[in-house]
Amino acid sequence: MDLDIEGIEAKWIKKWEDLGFYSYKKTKGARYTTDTPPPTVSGEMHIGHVFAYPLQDFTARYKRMRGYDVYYPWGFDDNGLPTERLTEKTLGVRGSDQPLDQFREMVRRVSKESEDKMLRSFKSLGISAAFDTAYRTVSPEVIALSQKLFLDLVRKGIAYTADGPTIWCPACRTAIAQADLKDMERNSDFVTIAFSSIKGELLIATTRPELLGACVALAANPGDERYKSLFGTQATVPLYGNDVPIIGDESVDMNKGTGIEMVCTFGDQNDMEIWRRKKLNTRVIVTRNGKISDTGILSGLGIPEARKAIIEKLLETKLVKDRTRKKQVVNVHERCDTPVEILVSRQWFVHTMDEKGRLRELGRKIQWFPEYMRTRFENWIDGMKWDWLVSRQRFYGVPFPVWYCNNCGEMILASEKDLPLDPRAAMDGRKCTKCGSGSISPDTDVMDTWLTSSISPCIVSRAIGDPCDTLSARFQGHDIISTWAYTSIVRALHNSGKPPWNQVVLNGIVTDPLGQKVSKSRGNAPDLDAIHKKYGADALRYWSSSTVTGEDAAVREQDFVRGRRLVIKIFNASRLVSMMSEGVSGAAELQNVNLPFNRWVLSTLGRIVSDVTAGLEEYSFARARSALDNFFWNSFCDNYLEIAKSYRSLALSRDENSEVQEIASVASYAMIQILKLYAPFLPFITEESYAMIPNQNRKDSIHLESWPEDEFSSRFRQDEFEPVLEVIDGIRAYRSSRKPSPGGPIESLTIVHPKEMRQYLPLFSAMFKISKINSELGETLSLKA
RNA sequence: GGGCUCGUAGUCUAGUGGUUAUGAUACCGCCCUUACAAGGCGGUGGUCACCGGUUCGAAUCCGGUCGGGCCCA
Repeated sequence: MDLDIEGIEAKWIKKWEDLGFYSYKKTKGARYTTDTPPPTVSGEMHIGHVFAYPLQDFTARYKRMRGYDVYYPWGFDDNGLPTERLTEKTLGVRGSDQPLDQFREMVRRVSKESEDKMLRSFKSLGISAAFDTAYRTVSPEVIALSQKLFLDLVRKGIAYTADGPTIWCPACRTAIAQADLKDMERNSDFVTIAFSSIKGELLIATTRPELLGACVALAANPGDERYKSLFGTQATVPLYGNDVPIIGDESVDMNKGTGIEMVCTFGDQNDMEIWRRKKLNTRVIVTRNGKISDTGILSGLGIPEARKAIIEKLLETKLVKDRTRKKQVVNVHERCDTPVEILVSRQWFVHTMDEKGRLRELGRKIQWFPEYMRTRFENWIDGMKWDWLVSRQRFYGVPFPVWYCNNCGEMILASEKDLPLDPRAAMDGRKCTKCGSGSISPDTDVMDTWLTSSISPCIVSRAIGDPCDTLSARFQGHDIISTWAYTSIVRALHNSGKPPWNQVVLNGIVTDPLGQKVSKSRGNAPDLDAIHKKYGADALRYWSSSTVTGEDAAVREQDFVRGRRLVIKIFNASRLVSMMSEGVSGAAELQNVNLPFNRWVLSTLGRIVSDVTAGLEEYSFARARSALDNFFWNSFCDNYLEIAKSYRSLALSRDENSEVQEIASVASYAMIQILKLYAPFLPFITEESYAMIPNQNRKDSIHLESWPEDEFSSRFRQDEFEPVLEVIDGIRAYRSSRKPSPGGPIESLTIVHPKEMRQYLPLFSAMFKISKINSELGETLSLKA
């Protein structure tokens, strides 16, 4: 029979909606609360979502069955740069060319459409979040909360503005944070340029000749004998003709290039640090949109063009002494791959550099799964070089609710009752709180999206009227430890001093079979709709549950194949069990269980219940599920059901009604327990099968059932039946080895075994169609014709 | 260069000191046995990356080498 997986999924998604599964009902039970990564509104669900979100759903479904009052929230991140980009792409417009109000309206429309589509996709995966309390990071409530908590930081002196060098993306035309950077390897021209000094030519090697006009010093290592005598003197910058000091600084590597380098404002982080230490002049020639603005030599050129142009000019004047290609790692903006610059601007920061110790401490109060991910968190803290830069020079995002007095310079904070607000739109009648001047200017920046994401524990608590307190767990990818986990911990530190959650569960990223990160731009992203259609949502979830916690997951078709096979197997086993239970009262009380194979299966099942439970408790989904797979497939289907089926025919033919009844009870009880254990992983097929098996205590949904307990592993011994299984395996092997025709009935067989097997001879005979069967006692198992 | 992590049949994977190393997939043989051929049974396939050490005993612990991945310089 063909299984209509699509039909089954549609039916139960509807039913779950009717039963109110997607809304949160606060009960008095023990709480299990999480925040949920609000998917970035990017258009569509992708394979990374299919991998990561089920992990949290397994836990939510499991904890509900354990009786916890689970709040599994939902949200969409439709705030900030990624949404702007989606809108620009979808509508073919540029945000900078549109009137602000109109552009915001476009973004709202595009993101709403995209969210509706994504929501359907997540439901189709069987995600059981409280969609009815879903928040959007651009909603007035979230913006108000974000602004309120930001103003708290300002009042506490934790958020501050400063004028100074910051990391800048020339393509996005905004300042960005250290966490927004990634490394990229590229080949660069390593050019050696001749400067002139009192001792003649000074050779400087650089990968950034276009910054010649920003040169404010030459620096060599203080211990470098070649240059020691020049310290304190001046050198002349070629082409530009200005003089810069020659200084000593420990950070300069004597072995790199010629051992003496030019310090620019700002070639890189190291330049900036020397600049700061030695209090050098500031000469910034890169503009905010990535063009050069110097004394005229390169003015108006973009950075790559400027680099070419200056090399040509230097070649013309014979000032290039050497030129080689060199592999170089540069910092780029992770969203657009543009190499970043360091520019001077006024920005908002949150203090983090002076909180490293307390952040590390807070991280230690959280249980990390897997444990070693905590080390990544600590490495990030140790490597932190900047306070957290939280302002962005973009259009769409949460505004800073502050104004500045043009007269006295005072910063004016919005009052809480007016939130949310855009300071540009709330100017009317506003006066400086210090000098009373009516001449004030709004802050025009928007917040870094992480500034809002970092308070997600508070956002979700607010949705159900809770105070912002420590949640049970956070589920997220290990690739955003240095952003989401880190910034959330920073906020929790400043809010309450308590950890945002007790546990953090990390998942890996999705790769193709070759280990390459899956992404649209690489073209290796699989067609989700096609996979879903072919294998079904349960099979997708099965794949998700197959990976070790924290490890990356490769997309391999064979994992979906296995998932789908399991789904079909579960359905068929349930069908058989329901047929065996027909006409009898089904899962009754299991007070008296006499048949040895029934006692064995119950006892083994009991042990598996403990294994699966232990696995789920430590978020080892793969471990939990594969213990269950082994039991279900090998013990339950291949042995128990085969035995029960054959024995049942014998019992029926002998009119042994109590035995038939016992088999029906045990088989349906065990099958239901198995379905419950699978329910968090495979919500659709377990629901479908559950509805099929006779059960006097059936609930509206298997997902409303309580989690199985081990009731039998100590009541019955599982080893009392194992010798019989050994014989069954033996007969199968024997039959298989018979020549020329392994199949078909066996004429006669004598079983030699240390244990008495006489009582099982009719069973063996029925299972394997053996005409004449005998048994003898002997040292080890052997079979003879 | 530093930190973390991984290296087990063609591929993926279990296994943190104790018989003959787990399972999946692929492959081969047989079987359409009244739940399931999207199934069942049987089989081939591994110097557990390499070298050394600790131990009665090492895939497992320690040190080193080589190779991948991630993060940070």
